[in-house]
Amino acid sequence: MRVDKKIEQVVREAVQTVFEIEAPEGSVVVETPKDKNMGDYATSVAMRLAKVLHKSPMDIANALVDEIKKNLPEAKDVTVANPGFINFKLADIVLTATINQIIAEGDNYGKNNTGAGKKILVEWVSANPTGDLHVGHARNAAWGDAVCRLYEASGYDVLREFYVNDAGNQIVNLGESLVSRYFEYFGKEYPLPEDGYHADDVKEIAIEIAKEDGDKWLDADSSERLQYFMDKGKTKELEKIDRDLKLFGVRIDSWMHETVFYENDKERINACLNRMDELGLTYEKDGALWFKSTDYGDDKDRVLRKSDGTLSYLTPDIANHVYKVERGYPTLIDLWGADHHSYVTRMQAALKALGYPDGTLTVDLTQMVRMVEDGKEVKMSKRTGNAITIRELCEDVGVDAARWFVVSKDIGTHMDFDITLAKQKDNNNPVYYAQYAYSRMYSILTNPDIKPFEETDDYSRLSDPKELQLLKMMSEFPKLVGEVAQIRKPNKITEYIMNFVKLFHSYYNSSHVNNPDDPELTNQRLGFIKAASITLKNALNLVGVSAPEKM
RNA sequence: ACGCCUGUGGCGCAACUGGAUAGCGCACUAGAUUCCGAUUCUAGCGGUUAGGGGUUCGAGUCCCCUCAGGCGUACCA
Repeated sequence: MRVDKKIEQVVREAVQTVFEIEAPEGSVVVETPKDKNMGDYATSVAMRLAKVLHKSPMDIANALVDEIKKNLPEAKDVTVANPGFINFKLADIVLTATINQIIAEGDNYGKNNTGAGKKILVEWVSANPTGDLHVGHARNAAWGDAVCRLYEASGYDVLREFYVNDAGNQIVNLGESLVSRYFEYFGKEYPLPEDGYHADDVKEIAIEIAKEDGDKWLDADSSERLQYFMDKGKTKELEKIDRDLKLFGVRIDSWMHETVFYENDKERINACLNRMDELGLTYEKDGALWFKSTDYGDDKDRVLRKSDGTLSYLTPDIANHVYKVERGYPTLIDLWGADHHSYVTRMQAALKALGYPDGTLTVDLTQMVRMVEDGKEVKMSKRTGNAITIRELCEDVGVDAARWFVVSKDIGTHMDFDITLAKQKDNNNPVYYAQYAYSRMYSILTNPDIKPFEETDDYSRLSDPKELQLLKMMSEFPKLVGEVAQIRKPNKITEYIMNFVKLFHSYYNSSHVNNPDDPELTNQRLGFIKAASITLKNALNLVGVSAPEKM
């Protein structure tokens, strides 16, 4: 059993025994103090019970401490501190015991059951299939993927979904743009639409079509031609998105096409509209159908069906979200660009209006990324003159650095991506610093001059304060993963890694693992290094960064 | 004009989601070390958490007002 859980249980029982009350929900909080001198763990339960028990926190803490001590052999020391904290200092053996546990669990170390099998659907990236993914998408993609990894490691049943907006005007524009470029290829003129796509990748697709099909579309029926170019363009753009996400290490399980909701005579959409109509949520005005979203917190009502009879973007997306729940996912997470933030309220209003409980849909917004090189903002790719793509970013700074950088800063804040730093191959670059720690561990474990690690149950020789501190961090890793999953903040993982490797590098320089005169200590330290390397590798994996054996 | 997000030492970020003396890296100053893989360690400097008020045992964190920056306010998607 995890030590923090054990402490929580013992404290809860002590409250029961000493005060003969059930500790209220949320009152027994076990945390790790900021100041290491306070102890390894602490609980603020005495302060939280002060009101209920009509006693001072110090009195409560003092009354509990003996009972806790009696039932907690894992603690070397249990003390009370102002204004009523109960602090726990763990016995070294508790820490060293985690070594074999980590080695036994291997790649699974860090997994926990916080999610308890709860089904959760994460929709992210969801870029329009009209062009290449750029750096803004990279932030969204890496963050969402890391969130999914955290959920998966914490026992949630996750579906990773990409919503493909393939039914709107932008696809018509894509088709028209392709037709225009196709004509251009054969030396003929066809107007590029005003909102058309000018980027080179669209041109390349047009050339591909020209090479595959020849000039047969020049004289074809225009609506048939447009449909063909729309389909072809969409497919090829999606193939590129898929390819780039794979390059970036991002896995998508489910590609949900907007057009699906238009199938079978808009069966799903109409079902939604009927439900909304029956609930009295809609009205007709100026020839359009409106959703009374103002009744649910929106600042204006929203159009569902435009006066020309076509649907607004919102309508199939409501059906999309309803369909997610109907597929058995009661909890939905969306990760959108900050430019969509006004859309959050209306989507939540729609779900609320349809009777889904609050909290069904959580939307996180990803703020903007500015690319900075040599202290100056880089707006455009030097090679293409267009927005910098994920692919270029990966080629330029590498997948690991790209992912690390975008995940290490909270998604809700504006970020500057320091290209210069990301490219550096020295300790100023946090990715390099972290990966280098893993390489060092690997190099120790495979050093031919050191006798390979032999399994043991005895780690009593490990007493270096840095070793014990590292062990404590290692033992807390599964708890951290579970907590971070719930708040969806993978930047906490990169932070953990940084603190961990900083301590490791320091340890490496102060304490030699290899002591030829002391094979017992050497072997115990090898076990420790092995467990440390497993923890570090698993932590890096959670944010999609590799753990290289050699650099 | 309104709405949402952000504001923490010179710079980049934390603060366990309301807990203890607001931490860490870079930079800067002084000293030590140079040994498994590119050094690392110790100490110091630096803060009225944008400003003001409130809530309570306790606020960087929650509420209100002001200021600054970003984004948004379509019968576009």
